[in-house]
Amino acid sequence: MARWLVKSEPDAFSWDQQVANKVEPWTGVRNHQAASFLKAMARGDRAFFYHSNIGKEIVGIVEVAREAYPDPSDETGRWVCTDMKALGPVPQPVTLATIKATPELAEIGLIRQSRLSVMPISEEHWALLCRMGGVPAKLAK
DNA sequence: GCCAACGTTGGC
DNA sequence: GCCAACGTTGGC
Repeated sequence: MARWLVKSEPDAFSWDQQVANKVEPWTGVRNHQAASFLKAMARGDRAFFYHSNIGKEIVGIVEVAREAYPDPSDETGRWVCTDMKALGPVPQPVTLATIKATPELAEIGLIRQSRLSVMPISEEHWALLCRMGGVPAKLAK
């Protein structure tokens, strides 16, 4: 199972909304690199839900509920989206500042490519971030 | 509000 | 095909 991180500006779509809606299409990705990662997602893969701009922290965990399909918000029909299902919150949100201050996370995509909105997370980084966030074992697996 | 990073557009 | 101009993202 692959691990991912997806970004959303809470002004546009927040973790609270994700939780309220349970399953939500992850639309609006208009970057080829991010789109290729969306296409690589498999049903059941888990991802960190990161708040960009406001908060700048990992706040929740979602699961891929439906693999890539044409993004209904895209008139050209060229971009894809996935469906994401809320699994649960990260009890102690992990901030960007904390991630930057953690040497083991220096190579994480969040820091190396700050503008990328969908990115893979290694198994090691996933486990470490789950520990840092106090994520229950059941959700971290 | 500013700026760095980086993608896109359009002139040549 | 190169590159300047410009727009967007996202951190500070």
